[in-house]
Amino acid sequence: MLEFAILGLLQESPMHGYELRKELTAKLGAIRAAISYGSLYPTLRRLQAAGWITEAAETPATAEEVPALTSRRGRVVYKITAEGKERFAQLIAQAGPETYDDTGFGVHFAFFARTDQATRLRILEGRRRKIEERREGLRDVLGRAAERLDAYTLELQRHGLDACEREVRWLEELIANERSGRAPTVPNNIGTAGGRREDNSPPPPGETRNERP
Amino acid sequence: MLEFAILGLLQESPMHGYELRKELTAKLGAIRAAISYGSLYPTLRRLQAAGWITEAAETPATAEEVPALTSRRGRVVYKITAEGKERFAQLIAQAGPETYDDTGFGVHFAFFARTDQATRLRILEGRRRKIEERREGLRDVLGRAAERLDAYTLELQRHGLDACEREVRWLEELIANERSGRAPTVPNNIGTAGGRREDNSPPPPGETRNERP
DNA sequence: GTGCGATGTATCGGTCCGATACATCGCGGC
DNA sequence: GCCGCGATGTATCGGACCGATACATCGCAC
Repeated sequence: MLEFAILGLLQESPMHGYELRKELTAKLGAIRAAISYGSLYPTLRRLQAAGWITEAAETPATAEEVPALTSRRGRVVYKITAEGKERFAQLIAQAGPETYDDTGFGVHFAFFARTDQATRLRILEGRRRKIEERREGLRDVLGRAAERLDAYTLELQRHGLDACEREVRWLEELIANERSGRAPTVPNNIGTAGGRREDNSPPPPGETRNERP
Repeated sequence: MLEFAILGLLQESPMHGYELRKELTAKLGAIRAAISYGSLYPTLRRLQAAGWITEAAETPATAEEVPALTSRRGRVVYKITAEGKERFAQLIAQAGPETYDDTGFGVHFAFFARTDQATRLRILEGRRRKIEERREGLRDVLGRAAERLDAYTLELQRHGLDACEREVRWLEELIANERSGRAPTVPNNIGTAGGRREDNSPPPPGETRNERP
């Protein structure tokens, strides 16, 4: 997962570790908290050993004379190699079942802009399948095992079920959009930089949690 | 986390590994997929070494003569010890920041029936705080960095933001209910099927064995 | 009588996290 | 002038948990 994300990000521009983490955090903020250095640095080393990334000389700007009295400290900048790009493409093409869990799906989705449409569709449908299964599992528990569980546990399941139903609907929309060849929804004016904020996403109709079909 | 969940479950009744996994999966289905045996068995061993659980003799029913021509195979049943119960109570009392991430919160919430009200409130508020921070982060990205990100990444953030807002609202409700001394909402009739325990009334404060420092 | 799915215990390699350590830079306050 | 302090930056270590895999038994259907 981390490997995939790093290869994806480095295709946009070379970066050093700290920067990479920040970009990663920004890009995947909706999925996971923040990449730990404890996984980032070892992974970078691994990717370098595999020849998928290389160290790029720290650009000394153009006219920076100061020749390094103090050796110009750390700052290791990495850039992706041709093999690295191949590897990334290969990881996308493989995109199988392991891609459908929460983290795996999120990370792949974040790089959909670099993914061909057929694969996008395949991933979206695989994810939907998986969430539908989770949803059925939760319905079963809520239906059959309800009397065995305490009120808090039930409430947790109910909330989870709600999230599943919502995600399925979201995926349906995305799938429909893919099929019709349009870009991802974004029905609002994101990116126009002006002053949206807050008023997008009117509370969807109903708002009552728990309308079971 | 696993340690906590196991100690919690074994307080309901002794179980063997396989059973434990099934119960765990049912109880935490909304949070995580399924506990792997690769973590379950080692953890059981660890808990046993610490003296928090012990092997209980496989109950040979009452009149089961068949004395074991075939040695009556595996099936190791574990039960919690007094020290284990203490440990569980201690883990609840500690409930700090690490309790507020997705998994940690979910697992603790699943055992709220064994948690005193003050701690429940503390955990719910800590979680809300954390989600609010994540929400602000997402709003920032959607507001400030929007033009740097592609439409798919933005859509992902939007969906994540939506989920955050929804969870905050959910937590608000739960907090309000806690403060008013009522049980978790469940305002609906999910799965009632046979109508269990009408209106699952207010938990008299003494519902759980459980004291905090 | 044989295959097969559920039950059941167990290990191994690998990924990732959280805590920790340490060093430099720019800046504002005293 | 210099002192602290927060942001920048690299790095390691132990531990938690996963996914694949192995293997053995039971009951049942074909």
